[in-house]
Amino acid sequence: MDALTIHEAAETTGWSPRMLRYVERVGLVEPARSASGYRLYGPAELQRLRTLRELLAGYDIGLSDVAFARRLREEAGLRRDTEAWLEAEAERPDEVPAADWLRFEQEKHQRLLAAVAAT
Amino acid sequence: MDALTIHEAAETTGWSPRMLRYVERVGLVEPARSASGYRLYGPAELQRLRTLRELLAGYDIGLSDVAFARRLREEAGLRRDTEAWLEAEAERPDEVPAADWLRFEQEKHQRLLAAVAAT
DNA sequence: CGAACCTTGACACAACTGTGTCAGGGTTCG
DNA sequence: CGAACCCTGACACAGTTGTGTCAAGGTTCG
Repeated sequence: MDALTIHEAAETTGWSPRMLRYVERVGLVEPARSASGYRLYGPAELQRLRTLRELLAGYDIGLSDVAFARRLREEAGLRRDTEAWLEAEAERPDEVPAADWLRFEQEKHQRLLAAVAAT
Repeated sequence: MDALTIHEAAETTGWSPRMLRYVERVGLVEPARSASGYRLYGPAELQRLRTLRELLAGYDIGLSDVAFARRLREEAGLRRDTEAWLEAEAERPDEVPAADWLRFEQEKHQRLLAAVAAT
Protein backbone atom coordinates (compact mmCIF):
# COMPACT_ATOMS: atom_id res chain seq x y z
CA MET A 1 0.00 0.00 0.00
CA ASP A 2 2.98 2.27 0.50
CA ALA A 3 3.78 2.30 -3.18
CA LEU A 4 3.38 5.45 -5.26
CA THR A 5 2.30 5.80 -8.86
CA ILE A 6 4.63 7.44 -11.34
CA HIS A 7 3.27 10.96 -10.94
CA GLU A 8 3.36 10.77 -7.18
CA ALA A 9 6.87 9.38 -7.27
CA ALA A 10 7.89 12.16 -9.62
CA GLU A 11 6.47 14.67 -7.18
CA THR A 12 8.50 13.47 -4.21
CA THR A 13 11.75 12.75 -6.01
CA GLY A 14 12.13 15.73 -8.27
CA TRP A 15 12.22 13.73 -11.49
CA SER A 16 9.57 14.12 -14.18
CA PRO A 17 7.37 11.14 -14.99
CA ARG A 18 9.00 11.06 -18.40
CA MET A 19 12.43 10.78 -16.84
CA LEU A 20 11.34 8.09 -14.42
CA ARG A 21 10.44 5.96 -17.41
CA TYR A 22 13.78 6.81 -18.97
CA VAL A 23 15.71 5.97 -15.82
CA GLU A 24 13.91 2.67 -15.85
CA ARG A 25 14.82 1.97 -19.44
CA VAL A 26 18.45 2.71 -18.73
CA GLY A 27 18.09 0.05 -16.05
CA LEU A 28 19.03 2.08 -12.98
CA VAL A 29 15.73 2.11 -11.06
CA GLU A 30 13.14 -0.47 -12.02
CA PRO A 31 9.92 -0.23 -10.04
CA ALA A 32 7.56 -3.12 -9.49
CA ARG A 33 4.36 -3.29 -11.52
CA SER A 34 0.76 -3.66 -10.47
CA ALA A 35 -1.39 -6.38 -11.97
CA SER A 36 -2.54 -3.97 -14.64
CA GLY A 37 0.95 -2.76 -15.46
CA TYR A 38 1.15 0.44 -13.43
CA ARG A 39 4.61 1.26 -12.08
CA LEU A 40 4.75 1.04 -8.29
CA TYR A 41 7.50 2.96 -6.52
CA GLY A 42 8.21 1.76 -2.99
CA PRO A 43 10.27 3.56 -0.32
CA ALA A 44 13.46 1.91 -1.55
CA GLU A 45 12.98 3.10 -5.12
CA LEU A 46 12.08 6.59 -3.97
CA GLN A 47 15.22 6.81 -1.92
CA ARG A 48 17.36 5.51 -4.76
CA LEU A 49 15.84 8.08 -7.10
CA ARG A 50 16.59 10.90 -4.71
CA THR A 51 20.18 9.88 -4.10
CA LEU A 52 20.65 9.28 -7.82
CA ARG A 53 19.65 12.86 -8.49
CA GLU A 54 22.13 14.12 -5.94
CA LEU A 55 24.83 11.93 -7.40
CA LEU A 56 24.29 13.18 -10.95
CA ALA A 57 23.99 16.83 -9.98
CA GLY A 58 26.78 16.71 -7.41
CA TYR A 59 29.40 15.54 -9.85
CA ASP A 60 27.84 16.62 -13.12
CA ILE A 61 27.72 13.11 -14.50
CA GLY A 62 25.04 11.32 -16.52
CA LEU A 63 22.94 8.22 -16.23
CA SER A 64 25.22 6.50 -18.72
CA ASP A 65 28.18 7.17 -16.44
CA VAL A 66 26.48 5.47 -13.53
CA ALA A 67 25.52 2.62 -15.84
CA PHE A 68 29.15 2.30 -16.87
CA ALA A 69 30.28 2.32 -13.24
CA ARG A 70 27.96 -0.59 -12.69
CA ARG A 71 29.49 -2.47 -15.60
CA LEU A 72 32.89 -1.79 -14.05
CA ARG A 73 31.83 -3.37 -10.80
CA GLU A 74 30.12 -6.34 -12.42
CA GLU A 75 32.45 -7.25 -15.25
CA ALA A 76 35.80 -8.30 -13.86
CA GLY A 77 37.50 -8.31 -17.25
CA LEU A 78 36.37 -4.81 -18.08
CA ARG A 79 37.47 -3.56 -14.68
CA ARG A 80 40.85 -5.27 -14.93
CA ASP A 81 41.63 -4.01 -18.43
CA THR A 82 40.40 -0.50 -17.78
CA GLU A 83 42.37 -0.25 -14.56
CA ALA A 84 45.44 -1.60 -16.31
CA TRP A 85 45.18 1.01 -19.04
CA LEU A 86 44.76 3.86 -16.58
CA GLU A 87 47.50 2.49 -14.37
CA ALA A 88 49.96 2.68 -17.25
CA GLU A 89 49.19 6.37 -17.41
CA ALA A 90 49.50 6.98 -13.69
CA GLU A 91 52.67 5.03 -13.18
CA ARG A 92 54.73 7.35 -15.33
CA PRO A 93 55.33 10.40 -13.05
CA ASP A 94 56.21 12.33 -16.19
CA GLU A 95 58.84 11.27 -18.62
CA VAL A 96 61.00 8.64 -17.08
CA PRO A 97 64.22 8.31 -19.10
CA ALA A 98 63.79 5.39 -21.48
CA ALA A 99 66.49 3.36 -19.75
CA ASP A 100 64.66 3.49 -16.43
CA TRP A 101 61.57 1.91 -17.84
CA LEU A 102 62.34 -1.64 -16.80
CA ARG A 103 63.58 -0.67 -13.36
CA PHE A 104 60.38 1.26 -12.89
CA GLU A 105 58.27 -1.81 -13.57
CA GLN A 106 60.31 -3.87 -11.17
CA GLU A 107 59.94 -1.32 -8.43
CA LYS A 108 56.21 -1.24 -8.95
CA HIS A 109 56.03 -4.97 -8.42
CA GLN A 110 58.16 -4.70 -5.31
CA ARG A 111 55.88 -2.02 -3.96
CA LEU A 112 52.92 -4.31 -4.52
CA LEU A 113 54.61 -7.22 -2.78
CA ALA A 114 55.58 -5.03 0.13
CA ALA A 115 52.03 -3.78 0.47
CA VAL A 116 50.67 -7.31 0.59
CA ALA A 117 53.31 -8.47 3.07
CA ALA A 118 52.52 -5.54 5.33
CA THR A 119 48.97 -6.73 6.05
CA MET B 1 64.43 10.20 -33.21
CA ASP B 2 62.01 7.38 -32.43
CA ALA B 3 58.98 9.64 -32.48
CA LEU B 4 56.38 9.38 -35.24
CA THR B 5 54.30 12.11 -36.82
CA ILE B 6 50.54 11.91 -36.68
CA HIS B 7 50.08 10.10 -39.99
CA GLU B 8 52.77 7.57 -39.19
CA ALA B 9 51.32 7.01 -35.75
CA ALA B 10 47.89 6.57 -37.30
CA GLU B 11 49.33 3.98 -39.64
CA THR B 12 50.79 1.80 -36.90
CA THR B 13 47.99 2.14 -34.39
CA GLY B 14 44.90 1.77 -36.53
CA TRP B 15 43.46 5.14 -35.61
CA SER B 16 42.89 7.88 -38.17
CA PRO B 17 44.85 11.12 -37.84
CA ARG B 18 41.56 12.84 -37.15
CA MET B 19 40.82 10.50 -34.28
CA LEU B 20 44.30 10.86 -32.82
CA ARG B 21 43.61 14.57 -32.49
CA TYR B 22 40.24 13.78 -30.94
CA VAL B 23 41.73 11.28 -28.49
CA GLU B 24 44.15 14.01 -27.52
CA ARG B 25 41.39 16.53 -26.95
CA VAL B 26 39.53 14.10 -24.76
CA GLY B 27 42.75 13.95 -22.78
CA LEU B 28 43.50 10.25 -23.02
CA VAL B 29 46.72 10.25 -25.07
CA GLU B 30 48.61 13.52 -25.32
CA PRO B 31 51.72 13.34 -27.47
CA ALA B 32 54.72 15.66 -27.08
CA ARG B 33 55.16 18.48 -29.55
CA SER B 34 58.11 19.46 -31.72
CA ALA B 35 59.45 23.00 -31.63
CA SER B 36 57.18 23.90 -34.51
CA GLY B 37 54.12 22.32 -32.99
CA TYR B 38 54.05 18.93 -34.71
CA ARG B 39 52.68 16.08 -32.60
CA LEU B 40 55.36 13.51 -31.74
CA TYR B 41 54.21 10.02 -30.82
CA GLY B 42 56.83 7.99 -28.93
CA PRO B 43 56.77 4.23 -28.24
CA ALA B 44 54.80 4.73 -25.04
CA GLU B 45 52.03 6.70 -26.77
CA LEU B 46 51.87 4.21 -29.62
CA GLN B 47 51.43 1.36 -27.19
CA ARG B 48 48.78 3.21 -25.25
CA LEU B 49 46.90 3.95 -28.45
CA ARG B 50 46.95 0.30 -29.47
CA THR B 51 45.77 -1.00 -26.12
CA LEU B 52 43.16 1.74 -25.96
CA ARG B 53 41.74 0.50 -29.25
CA GLU B 54 41.58 -3.04 -27.95
CA LEU B 55 39.94 -1.86 -24.75
CA LEU B 56 37.22 0.08 -26.57
CA ALA B 57 36.53 -2.61 -29.14
CA GLY B 58 36.80 -5.49 -26.68
CA TYR B 59 34.08 -4.20 -24.39
CA ASP B 60 32.20 -1.93 -26.76
CA ILE B 61 32.79 1.16 -24.65
CA GLY B 62 33.65 4.72 -25.66
CA LEU B 63 36.36 7.22 -24.96
CA SER B 64 34.04 9.01 -22.56
CA ASP B 65 33.67 5.81 -20.56
CA VAL B 66 37.42 5.54 -20.13
CA ALA B 67 37.54 9.21 -19.22
CA PHE B 68 34.87 8.60 -16.59
CA ALA B 69 36.76 5.61 -15.22
CA ARG B 70 39.71 7.91 -14.77
CA ARG B 71 37.55 10.40 -12.88
CA LEU B 72 36.42 7.51 -10.69
CA ARG B 73 40.00 6.64 -9.82
CA GLU B 74 41.07 10.22 -9.25
CA GLU B 75 38.10 11.73 -7.42
CA ALA B 76 37.62 10.00 -4.11
CA GLY B 77 34.25 11.60 -3.45
CA LEU B 78 32.84 10.59 -6.79
CA ARG B 79 34.09 7.05 -6.33
CA ARG B 80 32.71 6.81 -2.81
CA ASP B 81 29.27 8.15 -3.69
CA THR B 82 28.96 6.15 -6.88
CA GLU B 83 30.02 2.95 -5.15
CA ALA B 84 27.58 3.65 -2.34
CA TRP B 85 24.72 4.10 -4.75
CA LEU B 86 25.51 0.91 -6.63
CA GLU B 87 26.09 -0.95 -3.39
CA ALA B 88 22.58 -0.15 -2.25
CA GLU B 89 21.34 -1.87 -5.36
CA ALA B 90 23.53 -4.93 -4.94
CA GLU B 91 22.92 -5.42 -1.25
CA ARG B 92 19.22 -6.15 -1.71
CA PRO B 93 19.19 -9.79 -2.94
CA ASP B 94 15.65 -9.10 -4.10
CA GLU B 95 12.90 -7.88 -1.84
CA VAL B 96 13.92 -8.28 1.73
CA PRO B 97 10.85 -7.97 3.97
CA ALA B 98 10.72 -4.43 5.32
CA ALA B 99 11.29 -5.57 8.90
CA ASP B 100 14.60 -7.19 7.99
CA TRP B 101 16.04 -3.99 6.66
CA LEU B 102 17.92 -3.02 9.80
CA ARG B 103 19.20 -6.52 10.48
CA PHE B 104 20.45 -6.59 6.93
CA GLU B 105 22.52 -3.46 7.44
CA GLN B 106 23.98 -4.82 10.63
CA GLU B 107 24.97 -8.07 8.99
CA LYS B 108 26.66 -6.18 6.19
CA HIS B 109 28.77 -4.34 8.71
CA GLN B 110 29.64 -7.56 10.46
CA ARG B 111 30.66 -9.11 7.17
CA LEU B 112 32.93 -6.17 6.53
CA LEU B 113 34.49 -6.41 9.98
CA ALA B 114 35.00 -10.14 9.57
CA ALA B 115 36.67 -9.61 6.22
CA VAL B 116 39.09 -7.10 7.68
CA ALA B 117 39.87 -9.26 10.69
CA ALA B 118 40.61 -12.21 8.41
CA THR B 119 43.60 -10.53 6.76
C1' DC C 1 61.80 25.97 -54.70
C1' DG C 2 57.98 22.70 -54.46
C1' DA C 3 55.78 18.37 -53.03
C1' DA C 4 54.27 16.38 -48.98
C1' DC C 5 53.32 16.82 -44.47
C1' DC C 6 51.65 19.50 -40.14
C1' DT C 7 48.39 22.82 -37.55
C1' DT C 8 43.94 24.76 -36.16
C1' DG C 9 39.15 25.71 -37.25
C1' DA C 10 34.93 24.77 -39.30
C1' DC C 11 31.05 22.36 -41.76
C1' DA C 12 28.62 17.96 -41.83
C1' DC C 13 26.44 13.81 -40.30
C1' DA C 14 24.97 9.65 -37.64
C1' DA C 15 24.03 7.82 -33.21
C1' DC C 16 23.06 8.39 -28.46
C1' DT C 17 21.51 11.06 -24.19
C1' DG C 18 18.13 13.76 -22.03
C1' DT C 19 13.53 15.87 -22.03
C1' DG C 20 8.96 17.48 -23.42
C1' DT C 21 4.67 16.59 -25.48
C1' DC C 22 0.94 14.39 -27.85
C1' DA C 23 -2.00 10.29 -29.43
C1' DG C 24 -4.60 6.11 -28.86
C1' DG C 25 -6.17 3.10 -25.60
C1' DG C 26 -6.64 0.74 -20.76
C1' DT C 27 -7.49 1.43 -15.27
C1' DT C 28 -9.25 3.43 -10.97
C1' DC C 29 -12.40 5.23 -8.13
C1' DG C 30 -15.88 8.61 -6.35
C1' DC D 1 -20.44 6.70 -15.90
C1' DG D 2 -16.72 10.03 -16.30
C1' DA D 3 -12.68 12.56 -14.63
C1' DA D 4 -8.10 11.62 -13.73
C1' DC D 5 -4.51 8.72 -14.05
C1' DC D 6 -1.48 4.88 -16.34
C1' DC D 7 0.78 2.62 -20.50
C1' DT D 8 3.41 2.37 -24.86
C1' DG D 9 4.99 4.53 -29.02
C1' DA D 10 6.34 8.34 -31.63
C1' DC D 11 7.73 13.07 -33.14
C1' DA D 12 10.89 16.79 -31.73
C1' DC D 13 14.88 19.12 -30.28
C1' DA D 14 19.34 20.34 -28.03
C1' DG D 15 23.78 18.68 -26.68
C1' DT D 16 27.63 15.19 -26.85
C1' DT D 17 30.42 11.60 -29.13
C1' DG D 18 32.67 9.94 -33.05
C1' DT D 19 34.37 10.65 -37.75
C1' DG D 20 35.30 12.55 -42.36
C1' DT D 21 36.61 16.29 -45.14
C1' DC D 22 38.03 20.75 -46.64
C1' DA D 23 40.35 25.45 -46.12
C1' DA D 24 44.08 28.60 -45.03
C1' DG D 25 48.50 28.80 -43.67
C1' DG D 26 53.21 27.06 -41.53
C1' DT D 27 57.26 23.19 -41.81
C1' DT D 28 60.36 19.79 -43.76
C1' DC D 29 63.34 18.09 -46.84
C1' DG D 30 65.19 16.30 -51.35
